[in-house]
Parts: sequence; structure tokens; C-alpha cells
Amino acid sequence: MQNQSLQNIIRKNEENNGFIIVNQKEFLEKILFQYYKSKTFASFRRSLNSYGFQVYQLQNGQKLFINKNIISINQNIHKRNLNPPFQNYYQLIESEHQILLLQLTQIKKNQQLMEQNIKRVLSLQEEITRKMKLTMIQYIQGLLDGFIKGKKAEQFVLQFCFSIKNKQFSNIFETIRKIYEGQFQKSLIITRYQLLSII
Amino acid sequence: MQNQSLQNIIRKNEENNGFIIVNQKEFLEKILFQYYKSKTFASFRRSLNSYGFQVYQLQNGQKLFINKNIISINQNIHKRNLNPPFQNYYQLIESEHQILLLQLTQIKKNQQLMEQNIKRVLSLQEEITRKMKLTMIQYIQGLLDGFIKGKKAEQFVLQFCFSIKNKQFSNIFETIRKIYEGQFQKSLIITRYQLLSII
DNA sequence: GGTTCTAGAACC
DNA sequence: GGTTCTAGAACC
Repeated sequence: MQNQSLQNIIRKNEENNGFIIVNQKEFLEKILFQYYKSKTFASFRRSLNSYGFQVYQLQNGQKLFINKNIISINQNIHKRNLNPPFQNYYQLIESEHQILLLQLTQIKKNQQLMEQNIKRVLSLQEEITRKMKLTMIQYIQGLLDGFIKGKKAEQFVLQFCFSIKNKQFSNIFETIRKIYEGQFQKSLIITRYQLLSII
Repeated sequence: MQNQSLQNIIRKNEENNGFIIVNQKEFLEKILFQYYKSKTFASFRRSLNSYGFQVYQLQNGQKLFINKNIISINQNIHKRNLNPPFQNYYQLIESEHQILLLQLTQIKKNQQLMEQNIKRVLSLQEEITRKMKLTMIQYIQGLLDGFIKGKKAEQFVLQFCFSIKNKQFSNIFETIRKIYEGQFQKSLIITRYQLLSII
């Protein structure tokens, strides 16, 4: 390219980051044939392309090769890092996709198991609530039958009822509150039937 | 291709599903230039390629174009369906990826909600357990203080304890079982302290 | 549907 | 790292 006699075949562009092939026919015969093994322009172009050169057709039919990544055509130009083969990339994406899908499936299964467990816990809690109600009924029955007696026993029933703190029982609490307003026996019978009705 | 005078430039192959360019230079000058707009062999090859032709180099340097999808070179040959552009495919994968990510995000949210619910259930259950223990202590205290009396009351304690069905209480059940083996007052005191120690 | 540049893939 | 075929993409 330094050779002045070749200036009408090939010469640098003004930006000094490429070159113009002035006479492609002569270039093929006199330069490509002598300096490269390549016989075809396509092969020459593929090589330049793999070093980062782009080809532009000038209006006079001449071809301009420019490498936008270099500052000077005289510097060492390295072959561009090729993209990983498409198939590999595709398989990578595909396998990532598969991993995501597997994870999703696993998570969905886990969620189903968790929901089942929550349902079990809820039904257990319902069972416990039911049994506590039964216990309360039995206790009230004990008061009615007279084998549980005295002011302390009444206080205990009240405490017991409030300790359960269940919205479902609020009307029963209200009834039991009346125990301290004198209607002890009557209130107990009402409470017992209320409890039986909501079990 | 029917023209006999062109047989030394281009001719059909024996299988009749392609053709051989015998003299590429003459082919370019005499045929490509006259019948096609194309000036370059590359363009001609690209066109043939998009119709399904593959190129083979013969040992004598001649080029053999074969279309393995056709039976005869004389039939109508249709342009191959192009693959959907890579970018479209990439975007498809990307959007599927986005859908997966959205699903993951949704599932994570669901799991957080579920965990919150489980924590709520657990704390409720702890509360219930604590209150049941307190109730049991009060009941036992009642037995000790004498305001709860008789065989029925004892039976009730046992029933109450078993109705709770909690592994944590199993040693307490065992203690209470002893109530029916004569050591009534002593067992009740032990049970009360056991209950207090695990609250 | 042809043209051209570009880059992947396989081969050497 | 060059060579060659192939096909994507953009443009006409």
C-alpha cells in the first residue's frame, strides 16, 4: 500500500481507517493474486470482514473498505472476536428456559403442598375450637349439675370464655357476662344451648 | 439451457435436478450478462441459493448446482420459505422469558402472602395453646382449692386434657392418668408445675 | 423477487 | 487464520 505505483489500483482513504479499491480487476490480478492465496474477491472480502472491515460501494463503482474500530490502517488489526455460534447461544437460552420452567413447576408444587398444609392447620384449628366448645359445654353442664360449685367456679367460667377470644363466641360471652348480673342458672342453660347450636 | 451451442458453458447434470457450469468465465460473460441483470457470480449464487440450490465444486474446478428438493430442473421451482428473521425469534424467546419472569414474580408474591398467613395461623395456635394451658392450670387449681369436686370433675379433667391432643402435653396426660391410680392431690400439684414450666 | 453486505459454520 | 458455502437482513 506504500508503493506509489499501486495508487491507481488501491489507496488509503482520507480518514486513514480504510482503503479504496480503485480498479477491482487490476487489484484481483496484480495484488490479490500475488500477496494472498485467495483467487476470489468474495474470499478476500470475507477475510477483511472478519477483521472488522465494512464495504461501501462508491458512486463511481469503486469499493471502499472501512474499519470503524481502528484509528490508523497501519496499526495492527486483530481479528474480531466471533460471536458464540448461534446454535450454542440458542441452546444456552433454551436450557436457561428449561431451568426456569423446571423451577416454576417445582415452586408451583411447593405452593400446592403449602396450601394443603395450611388447610390441614386450619382444619386442626377448627377441631381444636370445636373441642374447646365441647369442653365449655361440659363445664357449664358441671355447673348446672352442681358438681362444680362456688363463686370461684363462676369466675373461672368467665375467665375461660374470655381466654378463648373467638369472635364466634362473642354473643356467648355476652350471655356469660350476665352471670354476674344475678341470672346465673338461667344464663348457663342459654349459653349451653347457644354453644350446642354453633358446633 | 436447451440451446445446444451453450453445452460447453452450462449443461444439466445426469440426475436432472441441477446443472454444471462448465466455463464460469464464459458463463458470466455470455449468459449471466444477457439473461440476468446481475453482474456478479455471488448475486447469481445467492439467488439460486434462495431457490434451494446447493453449490458443489467439482474436481476439475467446474461448479455443480443441485436442488435436492426437485425432481426435474425443468419443473417450476419455488423460492424457499425463509426462516423467520432471527430477531423475531429472539424477541419470541425474550417475551416467553418475560412471561416466565412475571409468573415467577407472581408466585413469589403468593408465597409471601402464604407465609404471612402461616405465621398468623401459627401465632393464633400458640395463643390458643397458651390459653388452654392457662385454663387447665386454673381448672387444676380449682380442684386443688376444692371448688371443683367429685368423680365427674376428675373425669372431665381427663377428657379435657385428651381432647386437646397435643404432643407437648403427653407427659402431662401421663401424670393425669395417675389421678385414677390414687395419688390424686400429689399428681395435680405436679401437673400444675409442669404446665407452668412449659408456658 | 433480485442485489448486496454480513456473519455463521465447517473445513483445511 | 484463510476459504467456501450458506442464509439473514436490508434495500430496491
